[in-house]
Parts: sequence; C-alpha cells; structure tokens
Amino acid sequence: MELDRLDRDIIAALVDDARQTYAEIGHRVGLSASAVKRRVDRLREAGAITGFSARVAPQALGWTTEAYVELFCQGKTKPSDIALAVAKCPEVVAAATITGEADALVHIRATDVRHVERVIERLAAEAFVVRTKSSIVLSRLVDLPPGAVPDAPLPGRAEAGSDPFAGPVPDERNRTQVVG
Amino acid sequence: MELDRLDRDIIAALVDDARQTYAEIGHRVGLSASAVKRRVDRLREAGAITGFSARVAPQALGWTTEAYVELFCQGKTKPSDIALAVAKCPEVVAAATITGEADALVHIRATDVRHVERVIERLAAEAFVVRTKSSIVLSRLVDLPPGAVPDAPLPGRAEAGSDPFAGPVPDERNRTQVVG
DNA sequence: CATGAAAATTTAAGTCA
DNA sequence: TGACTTAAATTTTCATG
Repeated sequence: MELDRLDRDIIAALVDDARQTYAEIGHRVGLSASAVKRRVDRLREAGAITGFSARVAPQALGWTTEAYVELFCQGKTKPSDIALAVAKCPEVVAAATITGEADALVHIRATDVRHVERVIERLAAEAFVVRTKSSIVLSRLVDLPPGAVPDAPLPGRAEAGSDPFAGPVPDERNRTQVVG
Repeated sequence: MELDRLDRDIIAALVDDARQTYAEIGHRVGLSASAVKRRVDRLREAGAITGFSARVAPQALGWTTEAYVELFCQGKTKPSDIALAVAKCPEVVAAATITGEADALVHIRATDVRHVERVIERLAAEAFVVRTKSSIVLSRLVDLPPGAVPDAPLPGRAEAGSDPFAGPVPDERNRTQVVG
C-alpha cells in the first residue's frame, strides 16, 4: 500500500492523540473532516492502523518493575516454539528473536524484583531453554508508543546532509559491535 | 491513587479498544455511560491513563527493521546524559538504564540494516559511549501496547497456587543468570 | 460521594453533487 | 474531495440512594 504525506500526517496525529475529532485532524493536515474519516477507514482496512489504545502508566497499575531476559535455546528451537512459550506469560510485553549470542530477547513487566524472578523461573522451565541472562531496568529513559515516529522515513532520503560518508569512518567502526 | 476493580476493568477495556463508546464500556464493566466517563476523566487527571494512541504497523510506514543496542558508558556517565543523547535520535523508540555489563539498552526502529548501522554510529559518537553491542531483531514474537495486561496485579496475590515455593528451586536456580 | 437518567451540544457516519 | 443530513456519542446538569 502506498502512503502519501497526508496519510502519514494523519497517522502521526492519531498516534499523538487518538481521540481528536476528524475536524481537528483535518485542520491539522489541511483536509475536511469527511476526507480524514475516509482516509482513516482506508488506513484501518489496509492494516496500517491496527487499532486504538489507551496509554497507561504501568506504575499506576502496580507494575513498577521491568526487565529484559535473554533466552539461550537449544540448537533446533523454532521461533514459533519461543513464541508459544512467551505468549503463555502475561508478564511478557514484548519478545523477539535476535542476532547475537542469545536467541531471543524478552521484555517483561512485574510488580517487583521477586516477581521478576518468578517469571524468569517460568521462562527457564521451558524445555528448549538452556539458560537465561537478565537485566533489570533501573530507569526508563524513553518509551514511545509503537508507531510514534517524528517523521516518516523515506528509504532514499537517508541523512545525506548530516552524514556525508556512505560507509562508517574506519576509526569509529571498531567502537561498535554488531553481533550476529 | 487507589484503583478498584471497576477502574482496572475500564482501563483494560480502553487498552483493548480506545474507541469504544462509554456505553459499550459501561455494559462490559457493569456501569452507566456517565459513570464510566467520570471514572475515565478521573483516571486521566490522576495520570493512570496518559492518553490515547493509534496502534500502527511500523512496516506500513517503512520501518521494517529493528534492533537493540547496548551502550557501555564511561564510569561517571549520568542517566540524564544518556537520556538526552537517545532523545536526539528519532529512531529510538525505547531506552532504559539497566543492570549488568551494559549501562543502557536502546531499542531502535529503522528502514533497513544500513539505517540501523547509521543510528548505531550516531549513538556511538556520543562522548560518554565507550562501545556498543547490537542485536538485530529477526522476528517480532510479541508486541503488546504498554499497559495491556490481562489482569491487574495485586502485589500480595502472587501465584501462591501455581507456584508453591517461595524461593527458587536450587536445582533450577543455576539455569538462570540475573546480571547486576 | 458516586451513581443513573435526563438534557443540550458535539461528533460520527452516510449520501449527495 | 467537500458539503449536507441523519444518527449516535459526548458532555453537562440534576435528582437519587
């Protein structure tokens, strides 16, 4: 599906505040309310917008602690196995298979560190999990709603102006390590 | 602030679908539309609900690649320094200081791996960053909106029934490693 | 004190040119 | 796409247990 600037602006407006009226969004992007509604309907049908959610302060609900758990799995473990396992855990808010030493990274929310420990135990109890390595979050610095991007990326655009070198500067190259 | 079951049910309903009408939510939780609105207003004022967002499929916007970047910083680096640095990067969707070897974990979204590399370079260019270690996401298994929890946790509740041992079973203990 | 039912106002949804 | 029309929702006010 092809998204023009208007679509992107509408999405940005809705990510910012999903309860704005169509008229307000229209004023912001330069369209009538009916046109905005049509585009939103189309964006939903196309799957670009998947729904609308309340943003919640996890602390207010008692989820004061979060952690990232790396899973090291047996050689023949399938991503779908991991998906099934983590989906059973209500404390898991995000999970992905990744490159590097670990096979998967799991983001969990819990009430306290004791609770974190129980969740790790539960994950480690899966047959395919060889070991786990966890980091507890000390302070959350950034937490954007998925899709909240300041400006939509146009792959061709790059950062030609601010980033004149196509490749990394050799001297700086060895300061970073991409595992995988 | 004190949240009762009704508040928690209302929040769950709004996380599930923020565009439900107050009447629908009321039917779901057993309250009138006016009562629901009052509670929602109160929850927003109290900061439990921080806003409403459209859920977006990042792929639809061209963000097809994501990665996790660990930052290893100089000894006296303050969390606020890291926060300022990552906030400058529009590709950063989440960041936190963590326990373990790395000082911070940064979650980024990009258009492709080439773009990921440029972002890592930009992060690594910060004076306080000694080195970075990155993992690229192969497949996203779980991605819940913040606050989407099946049932609100009551710290006392625990999992006494399904988890009879207060402490970890020694035999399983060494299968997990909590760093920090 | 929070609730439910009323009213008045605004918004959404659908139809037309 | 924008303007118009109808239906529905939000918002406010008020009375009740």
